[in-house]
Amino acid sequence: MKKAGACDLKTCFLCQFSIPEWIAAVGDHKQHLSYKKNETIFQEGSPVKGIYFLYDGKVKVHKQWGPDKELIVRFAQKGDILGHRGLGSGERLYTVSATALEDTTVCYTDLAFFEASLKVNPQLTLKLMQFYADELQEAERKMRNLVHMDVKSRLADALLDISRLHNDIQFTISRQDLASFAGTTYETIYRNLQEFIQEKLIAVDGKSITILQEKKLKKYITL
Amino acid sequence: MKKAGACDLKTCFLCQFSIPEWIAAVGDHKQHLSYKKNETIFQEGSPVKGIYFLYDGKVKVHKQWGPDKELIVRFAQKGDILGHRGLGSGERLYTVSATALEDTTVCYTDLAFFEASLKVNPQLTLKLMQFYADELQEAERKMRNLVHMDVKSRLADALLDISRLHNDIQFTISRQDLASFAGTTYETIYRNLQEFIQEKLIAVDGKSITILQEKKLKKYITL
DNA sequence: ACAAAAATATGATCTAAATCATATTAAATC
DNA sequence: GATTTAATATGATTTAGATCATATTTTTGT
Repeated sequence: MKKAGACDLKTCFLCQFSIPEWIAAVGDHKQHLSYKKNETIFQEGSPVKGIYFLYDGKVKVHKQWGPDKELIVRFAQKGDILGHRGLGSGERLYTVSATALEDTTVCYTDLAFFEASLKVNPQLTLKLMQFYADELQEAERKMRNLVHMDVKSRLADALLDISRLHNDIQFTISRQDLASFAGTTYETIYRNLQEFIQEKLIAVDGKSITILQEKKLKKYITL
Repeated sequence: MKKAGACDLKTCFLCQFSIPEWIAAVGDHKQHLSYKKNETIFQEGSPVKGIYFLYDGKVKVHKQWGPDKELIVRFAQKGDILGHRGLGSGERLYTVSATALEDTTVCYTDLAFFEASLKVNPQLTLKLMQFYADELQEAERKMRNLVHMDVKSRLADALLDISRLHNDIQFTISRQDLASFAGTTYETIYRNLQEFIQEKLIAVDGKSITILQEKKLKKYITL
C-alpha cells in the first residue's frame, strides 16, 4: 500500500451525499491509497480504523474459515464503499477481509471523521441505510440459495451476478474465487463450468468467461 | 389480524429514537394490530405497505422456496422492527414473510409516515443504519456457516442463538422451524438433536429444549 | 369429543458434492 | 531464464446429509 494523489471529491459515496459545505472537510481528511494485486486492504478480525471508497480496480470482500477456506461475500468496484460493516453496534473489528484482485486505488477516511460526516449529513446516513438494506436483502437471498439450490444453479447465479457487476457479458475470474463466491469447491466449479460450456451457455478462454445465453442461465435460478 | 388498543409511545424503535416533538405525530399515525398464532403478518413478494414493530409475542421472518421449503432468516421479539427490508432502493416488495409463532401484538406505521420519520429524525436513521449493519454482519456469518460448517455445528449455533434471543437456557421451538433456521431438514435435525441429548448437552421435553452445557455447545461452533 | 391434519419418530436408500490423488500448465519471483 | 509456487485439469473414492417410507403421537378445527 502506498499513498497516492488526492481524489476528485466527486465520485465516492461520501462526497456524493455530503452537503457542499462539508466537501472541503472531506478533502482535508481523506487520503488516496493504492494497493497492488493480491494485497490485503483490511483483514477480518483486526480493529476498524476507517472506511474505504473504491476508486479504481476490483476488490473481493471475503470471510476466512480455517487456514484454507473462504467465502466471498461480495465483489466491489468503482464507487463502492468498503469496511462499512464495522459501523454496527458491536465490537469494532472488521468482520470481513478486503483483498485487491487487481491494482486498486481507494480513498480512505478514519472512522471518527466518517462518523462525524454521518452526523452532519443526514442524507448520507439515509443513503447508507438504503445501501445496507439492499445488501441485507441480497445476503438473505444468497443464504436461501445456499440452502435450497444446487451448485449448478448457484454457479449460474454467480456468473450472472458478476456479469451484472462488470456490466459486461465477458469478465475475468479465477475458478477458486468463483468457487468461494458460489459457496463450493474448485473441483465442483470446474465440472459445472464444463457442463455450461458443453451446453453452450458460456464460453471460456483461460480466466476469461463469456456469457453466451443469459436467458438460459437465468432459467437455472428459478428452477 | 384485528385492531387493538393504542401503544405506549415509548417501547418501539420508532418512538425510542424520535425527537420528543415527533412523538405526537407517531401517536396519530401508528396502529396497534394483533395476530393469532400462525397468522401471516406480511408475505414475501407482496407490496410493502408499512413497517411493523413487535410489541408482544414471537415472530419468524422467513423466505419461501417452492411450495414446501423455507429458510428462517431471523426470529423477532419484543421491540424488534419488521418489514424494514423494504426500505432499500429496489422495488418495494417484501423479500421475506413474517409469521406469528404465538399470539402477537405489533404496532404498524405506513411507509410514507415512516419515511417522513426518517427525514425528521436523523438519530432514528442512524440507529436503523447501525441495526442494519449488525444484521448484515450476522447474515454474512450465517452464510459462511452454511458453506463451511456441518449440520451439527450449525444446530449448536442455532440453539445458542435462540437461547440468547430468549435470554433463557430453556425455550420452545418446533423441529421443523429449527431445521429451517439451521438450513437443513427435519430428519437431520431430529438425528442431531438425539446426539446432543445423548451427549447431555441439551435436554428435550416435547417442544421444549433446555441447554445444559453451553460451553460444550459453543465448542462445536469454532471447531 | 372426534375426525382430520400436523408434528414427531426412526429405519433404509440414494446422491450430490466433498475429498483425495496426481498430472499439467501458467504465472510469479529471484 | 530458471525455479518455485500457484492455478488448472480430471478421474476415483467417500460421505454427509437429503429423500423416501411408514408408524405413532400430538394438535387443532368443528
